[in-house]
Amino acid sequence: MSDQPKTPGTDHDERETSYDVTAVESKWQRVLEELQPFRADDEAVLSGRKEKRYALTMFPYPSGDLHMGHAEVTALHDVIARYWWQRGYEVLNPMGWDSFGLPAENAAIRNDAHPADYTYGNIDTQLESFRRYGVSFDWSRRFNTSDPEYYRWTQWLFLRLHEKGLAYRKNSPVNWCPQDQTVLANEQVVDGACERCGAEVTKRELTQWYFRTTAYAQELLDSLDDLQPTWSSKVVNAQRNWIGRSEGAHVDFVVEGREEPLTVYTTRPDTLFGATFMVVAADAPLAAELVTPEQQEALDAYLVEVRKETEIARLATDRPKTGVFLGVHATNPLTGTRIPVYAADYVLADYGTGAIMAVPGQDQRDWEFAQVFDLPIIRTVQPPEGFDGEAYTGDGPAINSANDEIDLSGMGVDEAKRTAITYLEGRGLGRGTVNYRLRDWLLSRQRYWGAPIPIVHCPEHGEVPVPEDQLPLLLPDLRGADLKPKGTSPLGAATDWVETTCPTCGGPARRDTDTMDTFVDSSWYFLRYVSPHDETQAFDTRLANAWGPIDLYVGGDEHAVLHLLYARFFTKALRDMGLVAWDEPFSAYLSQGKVINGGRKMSKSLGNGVNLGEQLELFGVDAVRLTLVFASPPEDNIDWADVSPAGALKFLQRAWRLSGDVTSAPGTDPADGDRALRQVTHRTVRDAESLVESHRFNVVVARTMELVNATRKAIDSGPGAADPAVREAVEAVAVLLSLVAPYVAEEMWERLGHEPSVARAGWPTVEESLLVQESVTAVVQVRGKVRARLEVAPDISEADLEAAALADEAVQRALEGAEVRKVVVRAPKLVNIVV
RNA sequence: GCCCCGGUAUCCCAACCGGCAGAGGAAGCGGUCUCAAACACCGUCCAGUGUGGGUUCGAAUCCCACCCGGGGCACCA
Repeated sequence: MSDQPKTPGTDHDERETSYDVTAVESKWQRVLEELQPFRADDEAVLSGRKEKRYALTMFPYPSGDLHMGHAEVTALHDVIARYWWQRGYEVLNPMGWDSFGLPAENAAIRNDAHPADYTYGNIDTQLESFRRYGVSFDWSRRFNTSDPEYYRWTQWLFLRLHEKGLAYRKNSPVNWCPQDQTVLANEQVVDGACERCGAEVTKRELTQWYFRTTAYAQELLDSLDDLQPTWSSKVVNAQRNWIGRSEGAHVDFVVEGREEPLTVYTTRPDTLFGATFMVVAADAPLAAELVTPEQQEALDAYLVEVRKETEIARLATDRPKTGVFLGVHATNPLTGTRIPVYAADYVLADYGTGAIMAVPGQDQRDWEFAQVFDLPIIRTVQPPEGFDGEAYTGDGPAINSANDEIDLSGMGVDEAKRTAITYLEGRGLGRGTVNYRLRDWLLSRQRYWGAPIPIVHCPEHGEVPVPEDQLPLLLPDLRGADLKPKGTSPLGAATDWVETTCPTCGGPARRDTDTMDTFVDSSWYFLRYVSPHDETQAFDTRLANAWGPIDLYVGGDEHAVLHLLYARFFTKALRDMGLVAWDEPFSAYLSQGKVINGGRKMSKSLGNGVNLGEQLELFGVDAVRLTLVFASPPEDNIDWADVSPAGALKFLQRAWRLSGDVTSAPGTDPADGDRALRQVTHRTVRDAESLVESHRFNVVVARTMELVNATRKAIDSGPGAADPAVREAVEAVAVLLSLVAPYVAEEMWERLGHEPSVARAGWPTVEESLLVQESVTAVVQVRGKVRARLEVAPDISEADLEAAALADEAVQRALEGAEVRKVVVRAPKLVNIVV
């Protein structure tokens, strides 16, 4: 390592010039564990004695030790939590572990062990690292989602959702990860690949458990408007796109030889006159229902082809269109034309109705299909002059769109849509409707290390909930090879566990062998923190309402549509059951950037990883935390190659040195201190308030550095170390640093003659009188160029300022021979003379 | 293709409602200290704000178009 070592060199000076980072860290870690300054007091909040703040950062999955990413998110998050304590709030700042999940299971298979061994071993390691890292967590509230005391309540909540019809089973084509041998939720498929392991996802037809997230689609979308100002725009945008609301219509088509109509969803009811054929999703039950015996064989052959496709191949839009005629015809309700019905894989089974009306004139996909199958194309929107594309999807006047009853000719797309819907509704042929891209959340998994689904399948009574007094439904004790993925749940092999009796009739029955997606665990953990040891309920509603919602949630945007959406869904569902009073779990959300190195994501293969433990050894906790907070705005990525932990440590040493220079006694009244320094101190403290609240933590650090520089100057070449203003300034520095660099801040506080802990010392009181300036610099511009600077009173009138500006010698010179056309005065800062 | 966010000195970043482009840091350079170095301290160099247009007395900031980077959605009818 070529970096500067943190231990000081030989000291020739008698005065200490640097502190021993390691000694300070271990000393204060010990003292603070004794003091417990960050215990959240329920009573203070319930009684209304203190105002609450709930600060939360995403709890980690216990894989190995903490890394730079954890270090960043907790450092940022801790600035806010510690600030709230200093401002006098009662702060709930809990931490725990999201400890169910596949890595532990895979490790168990490799090592012929139990997933719990890996999981709980890593939790111990991470806990130790967190403690050293000095985050203001209230450790008395910690829990792990894999603890039976926790997953008991995950199961209980599942049963509540089941009771309300929000958890249900259905047979449907689902995403299948061949690597992990389990199904995946839509949210866990990224570009056709498994979000966890990267394997190409395929489709399987399976009966699986779902949460009815779509029941809340509109509310999940609407509430985003309220969250917009306090959530990172990236995440709001991502969720909007994910929910994917679209407005359109359901249109019923009569199919020859069939009772029920074939209903399609379309966003372009205005183009119905141009519908020249129909397509149903090949893998939807609808295709099998419609197909004629003559075409059955063709459909089956096509399906074999389709099922072979991976999602990645299917998603390629430049692939030629394929499909098969189903042998049936429908009637276009507006034109009366007989149109053929096809099955194809470009129509999705689980979006809309799984069937479309194809309008090749106005839809590029339909155009391509029509070309392949030689089907008629009718334009119903006039493309603009010079349009040389194929399908025209833009706005324009309707053409070819009239029958005896309705005439859309000449209308723009919007008007034509409205008119068409009104007509269809009037004739009972269709109705306006809203559709969402959001699907229900597939929550069952064919793996071991998760919460078992508390359902018994009885031949007599179907799905029977496990009675509440039998919760938790513990996992059977499986390990090593028992856990090898084989496409069905490992729980199925635990015969003693699976074979049970029906809670309703007592007859023989089988347990559900799937476990829940680990995102279920994390969809309500923030509620458990309010009463983590409650053995009688999932969480105490009174406490949840007192502490919640979370005032600031900090995390990575890799969870923008997964965890954050699921947690929002849970909250709304629990609200409707009367279990919480809030509509949204996270009032504000800050998404922190990533720590990268040399312009690239850290990775083993690139060999550019930065090891957190090593950095802490080299520079200490405070300097690493300061580096991460100071490097950039929280939402930006931090390139470790661009930052200087050595520089951060240098600054901390400078700050610390100030605390040894102060010679005035603790409690000295600063009133008679040097006014200039006092002004800097008070202005810095005041500005820091709004900067912290708007999450501009990097600027807070910069302003603290400024204050340190000003104080240094005051000591060395100003009023001197004995001036009370110096003590006031250094104490402010200690408090400001307590948000970012807790250990050195404590050390400074002690050297200043105070009792620990500086973390609970309280925010300095700002004297308003010190914020007003005696004089300000007014700039005089002539034609936009600065020609003079005037020292004026802050409350100078516009007329006086203008007069003073015009009287100025340099201004006079600049105006020589020119005619003043206009004078813009913005007292007290600026005069602009236009010539 | 549609939708969000960003582009300021060599680098990371500040700049409130449109009002002096620079707060802070890193790197560089020069110096003080030192036998020398490291540390520390002092000083100093460095951009007209991605490009083009517009609005305005005045634009990094507002508007339009484009370029580049990051992210979301995407055969979603």
